[in-house]
Formats: sequence, structure tokens, C-alpha cells
Amino acid sequence: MTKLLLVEDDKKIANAVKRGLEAEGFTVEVSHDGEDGYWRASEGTYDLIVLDIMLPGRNGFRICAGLREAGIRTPVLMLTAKDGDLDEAEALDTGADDYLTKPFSFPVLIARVRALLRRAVEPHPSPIDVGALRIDPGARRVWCRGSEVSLTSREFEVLEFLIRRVDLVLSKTEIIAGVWSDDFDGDPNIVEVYIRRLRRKIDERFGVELIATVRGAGYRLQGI
Amino acid sequence: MTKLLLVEDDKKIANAVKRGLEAEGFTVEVSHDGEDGYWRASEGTYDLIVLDIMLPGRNGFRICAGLREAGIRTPVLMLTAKDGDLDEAEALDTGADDYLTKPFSFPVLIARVRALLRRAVEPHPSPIDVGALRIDPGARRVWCRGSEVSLTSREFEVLEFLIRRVDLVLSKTEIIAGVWSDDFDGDPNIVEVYIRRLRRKIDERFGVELIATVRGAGYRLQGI
DNA sequence: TTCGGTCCTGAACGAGCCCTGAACTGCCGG
DNA sequence: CCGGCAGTTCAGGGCTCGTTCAGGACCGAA
Repeated sequence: MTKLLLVEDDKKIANAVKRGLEAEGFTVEVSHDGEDGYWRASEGTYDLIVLDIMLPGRNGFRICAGLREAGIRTPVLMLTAKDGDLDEAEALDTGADDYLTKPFSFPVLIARVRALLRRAVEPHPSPIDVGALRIDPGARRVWCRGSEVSLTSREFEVLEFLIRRVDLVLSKTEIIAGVWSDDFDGDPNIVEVYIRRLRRKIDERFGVELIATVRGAGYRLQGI
Repeated sequence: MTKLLLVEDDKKIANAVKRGLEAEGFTVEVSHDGEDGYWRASEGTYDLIVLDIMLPGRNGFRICAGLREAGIRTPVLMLTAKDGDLDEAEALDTGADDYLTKPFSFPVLIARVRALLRRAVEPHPSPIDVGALRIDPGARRVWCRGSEVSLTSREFEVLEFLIRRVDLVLSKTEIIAGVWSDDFDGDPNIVEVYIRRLRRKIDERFGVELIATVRGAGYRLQGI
């Protein structure tokens, strides 16, 4: 059950939007003024907040900023006035996740709502530490002994694959299946090439021995 | 069948979450205090652990850290308090794989659970100990009296074959069939050569008598 | 003791695995 | 259109490791 909060003072618009969202299967609560909206939103029990800017009591920017200040990260979709370029920038600045310019069409609203919900559901993968190495799968960043290492996309994927299987020996075939597609039919040498690049960027630069070759079997990322 | 462990002391929440997860097709066991949760989790038989932080007995951080310490790598999804930035950082530090801020919505929980399961890694095959010897089939590593022995691929395979059949006498033919392909038609002497090499690297170096010759029958790896 | 067979052992060879630098290709941004 | 970057392919070469071989040691039986 996905619960939305709609903060909108114009009761006509509010009702229309509410009914439309409900028709899509969402549960919708409506708040007609800024103070009440802020108070409800700050409970953090909603999956998404649709927030008008012009509100009595407390405007949308202040609500949004206040929520972020308080550590509430519920996705916020802000409804800005049609001519306000400034509004849009400010909306994003205050921590809104997306904005929609009035007047908007219904399908667009639905699409944005769904997109935000989908995004919110994306996992926060946690950084993984292995020895001197730390990788952040979400940010696709890697550090060794505290300083960042810049890797290309493929390099990162190979490293991540190895790191998630620390100490296991992984054959070139397994690595290819895991990082490339299962039906990649190129030269397995590609793995050697990437191992080489990782070693150059990490092992050599930091004087560690991270990736060991197990001749005839594959490669192993060492856990110490 | 995917089995989850939910460690949550608030029975109302626990029940709701349990039912929801079960509705998604998971098998859920619930533990209401930290001590019990830790013991269950440390069996390593779950596919994922959903762990509350505030628990009687032993808090979530300590449970998670303890599990990692013990080598249990079951994915952990931690439930943190709504305002705790520190909690989140600490959750990830103690080895949690993801966290979710209370209160959370159900679809989000499900999505996170699925995401963690998706990238979960098949468990490490456990090391085998025989007397002074320990081999780790996944890492393809071998230790004797605690210090590592470096073996080539074939040497390792022969040793693994013997170790998995401790105390059994194995003929050269059987060893060849097990380690080489069934239709290997070279000189059976090859087995003698590998036994020799293993003895040199293990028996001689560590002063043990690991592999015994049974004249006319084959070889036996001793279990003591 | 002698003899046949089995096992031990060191050495040598060469196939193939892996390493490596470089070239090639396609893509993207300027 | 050009330059740079990322992904992939290619080819040469080093060297490890698997295998073979031959001679000697050892064992059991006659």
C-alpha cells in the first residue's frame, strides 16, 4: 500500500488530483495548508509528498527545506507556477526530488509520481570494505588506503564482482558470465586485460597485492 | 524457498512485517530479542536477516558486527531510527548491507529485500580440516599447521580428492578418473609424480606422514 | 638370494596459460 | 570534424606447470 500526501490549498484541484491518484491505486491524504502539511509530512510515514508552492501558513519551499533539515527524505514532487523558472531551480535547491509546472496533465503527474517512487525504492547499496580497499557500489567509487581510485565502468564492475566474492577463486568464465553477459563469446583474454588494468591502478600504485592469479583456475581477490 | 530472519522486539511491527513478507512468498522466522536473534543468525542458514537496532539483550549493531566477525556473510538489512544519521553510518560500518529508516513503507522494504537477495553471493564452501591440514576448496588454498602451502592446480586437485576420501585407499586408476578425465590414457605414473610432489611440499616440510602408500592397492590419506 | 613388479625420484621438455603493450573501433563531447 | 576515452582484439614472449621418461630403490615371493 503506497501512501501519498498531497499538500494543496485549492480544494478543487486537490480533490481532482486526489481522485486521480486514488484511481491509480494510491492512498492519498490531503492537507490544505502549509502548517498542517508540514506537521504530517514530518512524521515520515508517507511514500511520497506532492507539494504545492503557494500555500497559506508555510510555503512549499520552507516545508521541503524543513523536512530535509529534519532528516526526512521522503521524495517530494513540487508543483511550481507556470512562469517560474526561478521556482524550479529553488525547488530542487530546497531538496525537492522533482517538480511539475502548473498546469500539468494528469498522465504526466502519474508518470512523475511513479518515477519518484521507483527511484526511492532503489537500494542504498552499502560500501564494502576489504582490506585497504573500499568500494561504494551506489556511487561507483573506489578508495584504497583512503585515497580515491578512478576506474572505468568495466573496471569497476570486475572489481565489484571480485570483491563480493572475496577469497573465492573465480575463473575467467565465471567473471565473464557475471560481468559481461552470459553469452559473451569474445576472447577470455579480456579478463586478463582488465585484471591487468586493475592491478596497475591499485596493486602497483599502492604497493598491495590484491588480486592473485591462480594458474589454471582463475583469479582471487585477497581478503587481508 | 527463501528463508528470512526478522529480529524485531516490537511484536506488533514484527507480526505485520512477517505477514507482509510471507505474502511475498518468503518464509519468515521471527526473533524478539537480540540474544536469541544472534544465535539463530549465527547458524548461517538464512538467506537474509532483517535486523532492528533497538533490541533487548543485544543491539542490532552488535549482532551484525558479531556475525561478520564470525564469518557469517548473510546479507543484513538494518532498520534504523528515523532521525539517526549516525545510525545509518554505523549500520554500514558494522557490516550491514543496507538500511531502512523507520518508519518505512512496505513496497520499499520488499524492494530492498529483493535487491539484497538478488546480489547475494552463493556461500563460500567451507574449509575442510583433516589433522594438521586445512584446505579451502573455494579459495584453493591449503594450510598445514597454520602456515600456507602453495600448490599448483593439479596438486591441489589431487590433494582435495584424497582429503574428501580420508582413510580410504584409492587406486591410481581411481585417482586418475577423479582428477583427470575418465578417458585419460597416459602413464599412471603421473599419480606417483603428484604424490611425490605433495609429500615434498607437505610431509617433508612439516614432518608429518600424511599420505601412505598401500603397495599394490594405491594411496591413503591419513585422518589423524 | 634372485627376480619381477611396483613405487620413488629427479630431470627435462614443451604446450599452453598468462602477461603485456599496442592497435583498433565506436562513442561522446567539444 | 576532431580528440580523447573506453572497450575490445591482437600478437609476441616469458615462464609455470603438466607430463613423460629413465634409472634406481624397495618389496614380496619363490
